Amino acid sequence: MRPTIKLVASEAGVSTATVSYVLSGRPGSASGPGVSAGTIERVQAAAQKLGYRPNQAARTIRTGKTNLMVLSLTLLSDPWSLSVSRAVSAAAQRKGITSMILADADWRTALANQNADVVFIDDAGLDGDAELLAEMAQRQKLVVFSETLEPNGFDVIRSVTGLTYSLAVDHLARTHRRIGCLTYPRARAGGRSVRYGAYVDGLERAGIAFREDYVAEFVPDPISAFEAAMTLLQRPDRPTAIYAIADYAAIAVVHAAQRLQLRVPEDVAVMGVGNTMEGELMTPSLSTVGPVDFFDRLADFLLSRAEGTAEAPQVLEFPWRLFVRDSAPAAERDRS
Amino acid sequence: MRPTIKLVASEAGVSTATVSYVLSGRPGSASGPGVSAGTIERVQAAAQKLGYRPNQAARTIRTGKTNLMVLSLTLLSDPWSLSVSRAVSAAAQRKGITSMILADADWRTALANQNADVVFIDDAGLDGDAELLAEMAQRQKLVVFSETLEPNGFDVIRSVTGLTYSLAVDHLARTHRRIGCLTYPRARAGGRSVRYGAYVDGLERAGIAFREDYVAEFVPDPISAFEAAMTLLQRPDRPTAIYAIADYAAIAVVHAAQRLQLRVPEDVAVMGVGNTMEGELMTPSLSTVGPVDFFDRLADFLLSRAEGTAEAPQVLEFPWRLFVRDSAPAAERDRS
DNA sequence: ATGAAAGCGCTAACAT
DNA sequence: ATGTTAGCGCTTTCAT
Repeated sequence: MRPTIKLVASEAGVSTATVSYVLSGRPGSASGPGVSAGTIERVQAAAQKLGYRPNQAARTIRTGKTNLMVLSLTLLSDPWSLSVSRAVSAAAQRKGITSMILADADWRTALANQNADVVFIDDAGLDGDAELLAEMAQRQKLVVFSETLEPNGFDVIRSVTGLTYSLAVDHLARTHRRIGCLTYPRARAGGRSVRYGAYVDGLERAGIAFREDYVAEFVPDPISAFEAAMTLLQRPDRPTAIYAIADYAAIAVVHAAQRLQLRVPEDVAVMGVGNTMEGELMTPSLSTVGPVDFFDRLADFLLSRAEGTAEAPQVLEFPWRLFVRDSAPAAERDRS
Repeated sequence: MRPTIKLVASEAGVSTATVSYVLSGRPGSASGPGVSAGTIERVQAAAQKLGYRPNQAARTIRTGKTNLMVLSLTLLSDPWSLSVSRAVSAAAQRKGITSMILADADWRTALANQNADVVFIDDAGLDGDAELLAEMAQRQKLVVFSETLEPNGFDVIRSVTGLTYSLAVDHLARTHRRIGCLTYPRARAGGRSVRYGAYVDGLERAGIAFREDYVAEFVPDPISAFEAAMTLLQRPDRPTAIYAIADYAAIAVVHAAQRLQLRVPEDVAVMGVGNTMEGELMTPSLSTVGPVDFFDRLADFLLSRAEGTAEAPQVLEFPWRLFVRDSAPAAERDRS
């Protein structure tokens, strides 16, 4: 049997209340002198001796706090997910909160039974999700990454809508006419995605005719992205530039180009979306569009929700900008 | 306020006990006829109407069951981790158990406060871990992946010791003399790792002199592995074959070779360790050594621990074998 | 077949 | 400064 607060109390010769105060670091009374130093020491010694560990479930039932933060990340192999996880778990640990990843495409089922102080969901696009999320938000703080949903008891995180994604395609269109696109299947419920839309709009703005055969689709998976890139690059009149709707897919494009002995950016320029660290570190470094400081700000926001009192749900928008790096450098005329 | 069992009971006009029986699917009495169909229906209707969700913390405090399985995975970007996660979370969901990933290098701190029915730890090599794990095992089932630890209240999973890793180096030594190695830093607490040891032993068996400059070290990270591979492959007398101590590192070697316009396996043969799906799917497909059916068997074992009664801790050994694929094909003389 | 009630470990309001 | 105690939501034993 695991030692309880009661056992610690009798070992230290004090009451359970005192033990609770000492072990949770709260003052014994609101305005008094608190627990005396000697008592604190005795309690800690007793707890140490018995190997006492607080029962988190019992705490939760009393306080309503779980000290748990859940990140529902659908595509774990995406560097974006890793960056989220890294930033959040580091920040959470500093506050004594544990963060765990739910890596299940079916978070709808899994989250029905688990409770956390705050849960972050990175992929809530499907029909009916809005309703489900609103219900979930009544039980726990909920932060959703979505380009389409509006706050409804839960917060929404998104990039600034408008021309931000288009920066990538605009950048390529300065020096290229044959621009391909790697995207998720376009026939999705909920209409055309913003990221794919940026491609179509960007071509139009640049006066470039849309070519169906320059669009390759992939399922959310690096290997699938790689294969799509191979298809695109093996065309006789292959594109001289490729826009991929996520950094990890753009990275796959670079790998595919290298496999085919194509030089990046000389033979094919590549742009991603997301501004992940992996893209920044690779060679050639990946040109991309993305938010500034996204991951750290996300982490801070999640923590403020985990700790904070009830606040009105909000939309947290991230300004994006263009990161010009080696995989798609600036045009000569831009540099001068 | 979230609806409780009490509210459901009064809504349905029954006692809380009855609601509990219905909602948890247990029979009302050990040998009686159980709850009547009509009552079941009324209770379910009431629960549905109120949007009742069981409070997991309250359940846990009574039953000691969390319905939670925690996977502590240190290197999330390793395909091995993804495979573990995929297999386990699918299997767990079938049993109504949630599995979550703890992606924190410091699991020692994080797990002190969280409780789960079973926790899997993929990286318990450091000094003092043995003691810590033994203590943790008193609170919850613990399954540890380790090549060196022995069961002590917790289960240990490992590959069959002996010549299994060596198969990789032996395979390369059939056709190569200049064999390089990509390994984690060798000067680790706890002595030489088995995987690196396989390299040294393999060379010796093949009568090949060890060359310090053919060993490149990397920290557990794909990018670091990539850089280490670049170093090795840019040597004037570069190795003609490389053994990497993990599949993801071997994959990085292949990428590095392609970057340097080297053909795999003609210019450099590559072998990994782990037999992950990513290695199997890539082009050229990765030759590797690894366990058969590892991930599914691991998932089953974890679940049996999560549900099962107390059983003596054991060592679960996995037989490994050689998977000869394209990145290091069989020698001509072997094929005949 | 159903209900009453004890109690899991802990916190927090209140009493001393 | 410390102790007493109610009660969080649920399961489970024991009555009826």
